[in-house]
Formats: sequence, C-alpha cells, structure tokens
Amino acid sequence: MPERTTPRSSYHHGDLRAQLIAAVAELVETHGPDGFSVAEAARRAGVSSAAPYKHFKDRPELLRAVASAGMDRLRDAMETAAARHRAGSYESVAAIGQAYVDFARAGPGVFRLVFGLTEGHDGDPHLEGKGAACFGVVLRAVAAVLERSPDDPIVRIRAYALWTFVHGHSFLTIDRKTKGKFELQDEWAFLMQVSASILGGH
Amino acid sequence: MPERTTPRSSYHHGDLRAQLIAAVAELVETHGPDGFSVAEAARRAGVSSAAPYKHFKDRPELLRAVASAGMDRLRDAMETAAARHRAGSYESVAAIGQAYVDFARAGPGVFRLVFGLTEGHDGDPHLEGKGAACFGVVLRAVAAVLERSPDDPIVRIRAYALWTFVHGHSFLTIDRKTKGKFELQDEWAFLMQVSASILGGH
DNA sequence: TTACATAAGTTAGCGACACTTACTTTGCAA
DNA sequence: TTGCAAAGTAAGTGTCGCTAACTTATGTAA
Repeated sequence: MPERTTPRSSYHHGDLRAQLIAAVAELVETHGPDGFSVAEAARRAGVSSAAPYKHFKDRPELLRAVASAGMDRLRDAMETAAARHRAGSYESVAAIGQAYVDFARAGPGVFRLVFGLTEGHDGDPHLEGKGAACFGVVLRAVAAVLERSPDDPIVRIRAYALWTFVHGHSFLTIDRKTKGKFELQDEWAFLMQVSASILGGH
Repeated sequence: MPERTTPRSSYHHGDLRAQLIAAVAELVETHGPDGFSVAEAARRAGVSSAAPYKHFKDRPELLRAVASAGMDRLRDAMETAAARHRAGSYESVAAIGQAYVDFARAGPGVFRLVFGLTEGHDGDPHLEGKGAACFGVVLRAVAAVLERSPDDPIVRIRAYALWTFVHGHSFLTIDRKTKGKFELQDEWAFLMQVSASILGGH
C-alpha cells in the first residue's frame, strides 16, 4: 500500500485534487463507502489532514466528486461499447448493458457510490446532468433500434425497462446474490435475449 | 424528535436491543447510512453511549441487525402479497414485485442497507440465509406459474430475471432517477406486463 | 525586477464518535 | 440469603471532521 504516489518536491502539491479523488476511489473500493476517511486520503496523497479542505468544502463534496468522475467513466464505457456495433442492432444495446455490468464489477464501491449517493445529496444538478447523459446513451441506442425519436414515450419506457434490468443485475452481481447462476458467456446471451425481448415485444 | 421512546424506571432497560435496532432504522432513514452514530442511537434509547456494546460487538454488527430485521419484514411483505392472489397466477408474481417496490419506497435507507451491506460484511451466513429465503418466495411463485419444481433451472433463471427487474426498478425509484416516468397505477400495469412477458416467453 | 494578492499548503485545536476498561446496579438461581 | 452473571455507568484513548490562524509559493501588474 503506497503511502504516496508521487513524492512531493515542492511545497505546493500541484495535483492534489485529482490525487485525492483517486485515493478516495481506491479507499471506497477496499474499505467500503463509510470505511474511508478524508484524513486517510490526505495521508495517501502525502499532505496534511487539513489540505483537502482547500479543494473540497467537506467530506460529502469529496465523495460527490468521486461519484461524478465515476459517472464520466461509465458513460464513456457505454458509448465506446455501443460504438463497436452497428447502430440499430440488438448487439449495440446489449453491449451497453455489458459495459454497465462490467463497470459495476470492476468497481463495486464506486458503482454503489454513483447510484446510492442521492441519499443525502438530493438534487445536485451537476450529478443529475451526468446521470441524464448516461441514460441518453441508452435512449439513443434504443431509438435507433426502434427507428423512432429518443423523445418518443415508447422509446423512453423501453429504455427504462432495459435500464432497470441491467441495473438490477449489476447490483445483485456485485452483492454476490447470484451465486453461480451465470457464467461469463451466459451473461452476454442473457443480455442479448433480454434486449431482444424488450425491444422486440409487441 | 423524541429523545426517548419509553422512559426508563429501572436501572436495567429491559428492551434495549430492540429499541436500538428501531432507533438505528429511523436514523438510517433520516440521516443516511453513514449519518447515524451508535452514540446517537444510545441517546435516543436513553442509555449511556457504552450500553449498546453490551448487545452488539461493534457498529457494523448493529447495522447488520437492522438489515436482518429489514429482511424479515421484506420477506413477510412478499409472502403476504403473494398470498392475496391465486397461486400460479401472474398477479401473484406481480404482487410480490409490488411489495418489493413498496418496501423500498417506504424505507429507502433500510432497503439500501439490506442490499448494500455485502460490502464489508462478506458472507454472513445468517444474512445470506435470509436473502435466500426472500428469493425462495419468488421461486415458489414462479414455480407455481410454470408448473415446475422450484429447483428447475428454467424456474430459477426466470425468477432471477424478474428479481433483477424489480430490484433495478426499486433502486432507480428511490434514487429518483425515474423522474415522473411512471404513475402509481402504471406501476402495477408495468409489473404485470413484465411478469407476463418473462414468464410467458418462449 | 519587484511588490503583493492569492492559491495552496501548514500546525494546533475543538467537539464528536467508536470502542475499552473498570466499576456499579440489579435480577435470578441455588 | 447469598453470589454471580447480565446489563448498566463513567471515564479515558485515539481518530476523525472541520476551523482558525499562520506560512510559503506563484503569477501578474507596475
């Protein structure tokens, strides 16, 4: 466990904000969302325990920044995954779902943070905007399949149905509630089948 | 905000364990999972801050007890809901889902606790058993619809698909990510449609 | 180049909390 | 009645969140 990633030569750190976010993301992953402390993150970045408060108002704001960064990575992963398939194909939709699940599996702590943070942080417009952007990726993919506008209610409700499915599967997966019900290749088949079933439904 | 529910007459409390669990459940609901403190719970129960440690090893064990009690209530609600409909009907399955969502909406904090606790509390056999019992309710209902054994792989996978759907919808609902996509009566129709679609699928 | 406002660090300290230890009160069983 | 274990208390330790007051570096304007 590295006490400090890059030893500091000067009085000023230069990259503290980003390093704090990274440290917290790591801590959340290993010690759980409540098992992290601002002090410990500061220690890892090699600064005093008061330094973080020059960059973040308080502990929740730091957590929110981690969640925000996580959402950026999630949206990026979804977009990349979708782009690997023909627009309008079931595969493109399933791939988005696969990226979602993979993201959750790769960082359960951050994933939980991203989707469990609305608790005390109600209605942060910044975070809500990023959430909407993520949903937008799904909307566009579904719209392409159905050959309709992303604003069409039918598109929205089917996209939502897909989202709930994938979201639930992700959560149950990282909570280990699945207990060997699915193997890796089965998961892709599962996602494809669900996508087709929801998008092809009458 | 009541400082103490039932004033204590004797030195011994008599019902501290249960009152602590109730106090924590309330605190989790209002202040979030990390916004509660053992000290505050003790204060509400009218005892010293050291008293809880006569009943619970540490903070996580107290949280686990709250989650465990929550799971009991959830399973009970699911069973009650299922019993209100004919065994083998789609309604019985949808009703289980509705009970699940209602439970989440009624107590988002506890719900999140129940399904987010596997984080640091990996593999508590007690909790896992209760989780399996909840899934058992779904399994039996699905088995009745499909007229197969609850151990049949087909039953298990369809029950799992339903679970992911309802679970995802619950989470997105309490996270307010739905933003007026569904009204109350629409939700029942949604659950019925999904149940029929998954259980009636080829 | 130099002056200086400001950004970004520091130490010191307060109150709260998790948890321990040692002590006290009480109910119950022999 | 006595004695013991269960269940409470008070006091203390180390950590944490956060603030206040201070110091150091940096970029800009004269």
